[in-house]
Parts: sequence; C-alpha cells; structure tokens
Amino acid sequence: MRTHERVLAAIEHDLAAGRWALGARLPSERALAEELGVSRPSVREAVRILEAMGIVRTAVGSGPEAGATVIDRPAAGLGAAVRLHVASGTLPVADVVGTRVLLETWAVGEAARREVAGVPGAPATSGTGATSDTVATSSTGATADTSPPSATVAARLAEAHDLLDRMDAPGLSAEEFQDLDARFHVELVALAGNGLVEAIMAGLRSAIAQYVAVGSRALPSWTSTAERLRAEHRGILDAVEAGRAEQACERVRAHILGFYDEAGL
Amino acid sequence: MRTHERVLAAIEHDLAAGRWALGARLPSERALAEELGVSRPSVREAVRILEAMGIVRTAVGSGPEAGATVIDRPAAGLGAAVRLHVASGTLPVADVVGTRVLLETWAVGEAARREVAGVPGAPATSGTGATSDTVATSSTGATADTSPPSATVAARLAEAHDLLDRMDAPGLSAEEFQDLDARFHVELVALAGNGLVEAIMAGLRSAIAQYVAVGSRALPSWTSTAERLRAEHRGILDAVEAGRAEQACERVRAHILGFYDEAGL
DNA sequence: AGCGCCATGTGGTCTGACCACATGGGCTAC
DNA sequence: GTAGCCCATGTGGTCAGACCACATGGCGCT
Repeated sequence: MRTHERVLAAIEHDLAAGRWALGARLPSERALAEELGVSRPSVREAVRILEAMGIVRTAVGSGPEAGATVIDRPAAGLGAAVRLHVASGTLPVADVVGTRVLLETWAVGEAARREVAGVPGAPATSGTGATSDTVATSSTGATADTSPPSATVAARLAEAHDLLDRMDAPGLSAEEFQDLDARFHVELVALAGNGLVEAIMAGLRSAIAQYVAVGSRALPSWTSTAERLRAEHRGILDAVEAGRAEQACERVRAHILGFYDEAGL
Repeated sequence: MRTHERVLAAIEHDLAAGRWALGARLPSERALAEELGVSRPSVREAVRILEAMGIVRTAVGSGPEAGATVIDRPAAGLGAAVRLHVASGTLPVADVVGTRVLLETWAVGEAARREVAGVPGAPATSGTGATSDTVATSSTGATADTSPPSATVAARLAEAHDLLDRMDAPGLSAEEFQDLDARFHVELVALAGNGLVEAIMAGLRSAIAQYVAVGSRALPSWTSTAERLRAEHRGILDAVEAGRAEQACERVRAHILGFYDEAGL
C-alpha cells in the first residue's frame, strides 16, 4: 500500500471517528507527517485528494482560517470528476442529459407532493449547498458559492424566485443567463431535500454548462430561446408551488429536452 | 492560481483536445514537469487528483503498462467522494438510501420498457463498468473489477443471473453475499444503459456496503433475511425480463426499503 | 540459438530548503 | 495609558536533488 494511501485511510478513519467536526482544522502538514511517521509530501498528496473531493479546504497564512479545515462540499469532487470524464470523452453528453432529466423530474415531483401535503416550510433533511468547483478552472467561470447551508425549503423557493427575477434583467449576456439558469436548476433539485441528489446535480452543473454553451451557439435566435426558457422556468415553479407533481415533472422534462433538441445536440 | 492547478488545467485541456486516447500513456512525470516548466512534485499532485477521480491509473516499472495511463473509471472518484462525505457525517444514510431507490427504480423501469419494446439485445449506449475504489481502502474489501466495458444489455442480464446463482451457493458468508448483492444492484442499474447513472450507482456501492454491514448485525436472523432477499432479487429480474415496468419498480422499492426498515436504520 | 543479467526508465518516497502569506503579540511613539 | 506599527511565528506552496523498488528489454555470455 502506498504511503499517501495509508495517510488517506488514517484521516478517513479519524474523520469517521469524529476526531474533527465540521469546520475544525486538521493538524498541520508537518504535524501530521510526524504523527503518522511519513514525510510531508506524502501528507500533502493525501490532503490534495481530500481537497479535490471537497472534504477539506486549505489556506495559507496564520490564524483560525489557515491550514486544512473540514468543510462540506460534496459537489466539488463529483463535479470535477464528471466534468473530467466528459472531457476525456468517456461519458456521452446524452447520458448527462438523461441523468438530469431523471434527477430534476424526481425532485420537482417530490417537492410538489410535499407542498400538497401541507408542509411548505418544513426544513430540508440536509442542506449541503455548495456549487463551485475546487479542481481546475477550465470550466465556465463559476462565480461563487451562494446557497447557505441547512436552508429551509421556503428559503430555497425564495432563492429560486430571486434567480428567476435576476434572469429577467435586460441586457443580460448569454453567459450570465446560463450561469443563473444552472443555479436555478440546482435549487430546483435542492427542493427535494436530499443532500446527495443535490450534490450530484451540483456536480453535473459544470458538465451541463459546457454543453449548454456549445449548444446555444447553434441556436437560430438566442433572445427568443431565452424568452421561452424564462417562461418555462416560471411554469415549472408554479406547478411545484401549486402541488401539481405530474405537471411539474412533465414541464421539467419538456424544458430540458426541448433545449437539447433545439440546439441540435 | 496554484501550480498543481495549472498542471491540472493543462492536462484537462489536452485531454479534451484528444491528445491522449483511452488507454494511452501520459508523458512521464519528469517530462511533464519540464514541458510545463514546473517541478515534479507539482505534477505529482495533479496526477494524484486525476488518479483519485478515476481518470488515470499509475504503475511503476517499465514497459507499456508503466506510467500514468488514461482509463475510464467514473465510479472511482464518485465512490470515494461519497464514502468520505458519509464518513465525515455530512451526508445522512437516509439520503443514500433515497438516492438508490431513485436510481434503481428508474433503471429497472427503463430496462423493462426496453424489453417490452422488443430490443432485448440492443447495445448499451456506453458501458463504463468499473466498481472498485481507487482511494483508500477502509471500505469493505471490494474484490475486483468484473464488468467488461461496452457490454450489451443481454450480457448484463446474463451477468445479473450469474450473480444471483452464485448467491444461492450454500455456506456463503454474509460478507460474500453482500458483496455479490452490491454487484447485482449495480448490474441492475447498468441495464438502463446510462453510463453516468451506472457510475453514480457504482460510486454509491461502498457507502451502501457500509450501512448494509452495520444494519445486518441488527437483524433477528440473517439466514432468513438472506432467503427473502434472494427471492426478491429473482422477482425483480423476472419483472424486468417480462417487461412489467411498474411491477419491477415497486419490487425494487420494496426490496430496498424493506431491508432498510428491517435493519432498523 | 538460448539463457540470464544488468542498464534503463518509471513512479514512490524522503530530505531539506526557501518563499509568500496572514496573524498576533510585543514594541514604540504619542 | 493608549493607540499604532512592525516583525516573529506558523502555515501551506514550491522547488531541487537524491535514492529506492520495480518491470522491462536488450546485450552479452554460454
């Protein structure tokens, strides 16, 4: 077994044993190296992997913000992995589209059924909202994290409405629109309250952004398409809030596949 | 931007540009370092991340097998990331169970509808079968890769049947049974022919194995539970092959949630 | 012609060092 | 006594160089 794998296993063990809570700091690389009897580069490689997977965040300097702190960003690792596999050509775009149809139709259905059950403001089981990637940067410039952790469904809905409002702004560039659009769809999935599904959807985000950017260049008219997308977004959210699960599912499906077909992908 | 991130971005760019096909070898670490004007440790950190995400495989020695070769193992990165997040306590087990219910019910439904459409032997869109993890080893000892790439649906069905037959072997330990069980469920999802969904399910495998192992210790009688699981597996596969989508979905849901409830999780 | 040995190139690891950065306490000036 | 500045300290980031284990493949010997 390679040294950095032993380090990784040791950290994973301590993580599972609760040695470090969320937000806590790992020992310094030098201290960990001495503690485990390995060299600093080996520790560094393990920390790099944890960072790529969204388990820790590293920062230089001094004080409580410096060092490797345990964070909660499941989407980072998933997103980078999916994007890299799409980049290497092993994952076809059709599979990505099929997956988002699956996740999003399910999510809006769940959300709508929860609405009709009369618990519109119930807290989500887990709010692991984190969207930006940690690894590399050749993806579309993901701006910044937005979703606060452990948000309620009501807050998620408000966030979704806010995103739609911002997409109505005149003079919005296609890139800005598509960025807001991607975040809206992640919020949509987040409404279902399953942190893992949300993380997967957030992970798909950069891969989705790539094919959307490519596909939008093949459109006859971006402005008219954007107008249609805006209306469809409103329609989806309306169906969810009205508790019409079947209608919400069908609208999401038509929305996603409609763009996919129109862009000729 | 940190040096290893620049290296990662450069490799991702070349990967997307088709510089290396699947199975090709990356330049040696020393050559890459010189090419990019960075030191070897920086290259190593980038390669480590690629390895953790299942993009490349590294091997020492000489000859065509040595070095960093481009592979196609989407499940490795996803699996390790999901397992680590579950270990750190940020992803509840209920979310993992909910996600597998979603993926598996959808997959068997798709498979059954494809059966009834009369294309039982149609080739899958992509066969990215890879199940074992690359990172760390504290998970349940995943034995080895089994699914060959680009397998047909018929081959997948045969593999599923074979797994069920092997689960009938007398004297099978609980661990062996659960390993076969996990592989059966991955095969089930693979029937739908979506490589990404299959990769996600394969990624969930080690996280699932953990809660199954914990839950099975709380069962009143493992042998009787195993007997029930065997029968349910056959029932699911029968429904798929008969093209009864609704029945297959319901049986999968009952199968997963039944164990979850019985184990008191 | 067959066999065995070693030069070669690979990743794996370690040592030691220096740098940039952010903090926080001590020192100085007022 | 207080407010401000400044540098010691500890952090990750990076580099250079070295050695090791390993697997291969060609060379030389038999």
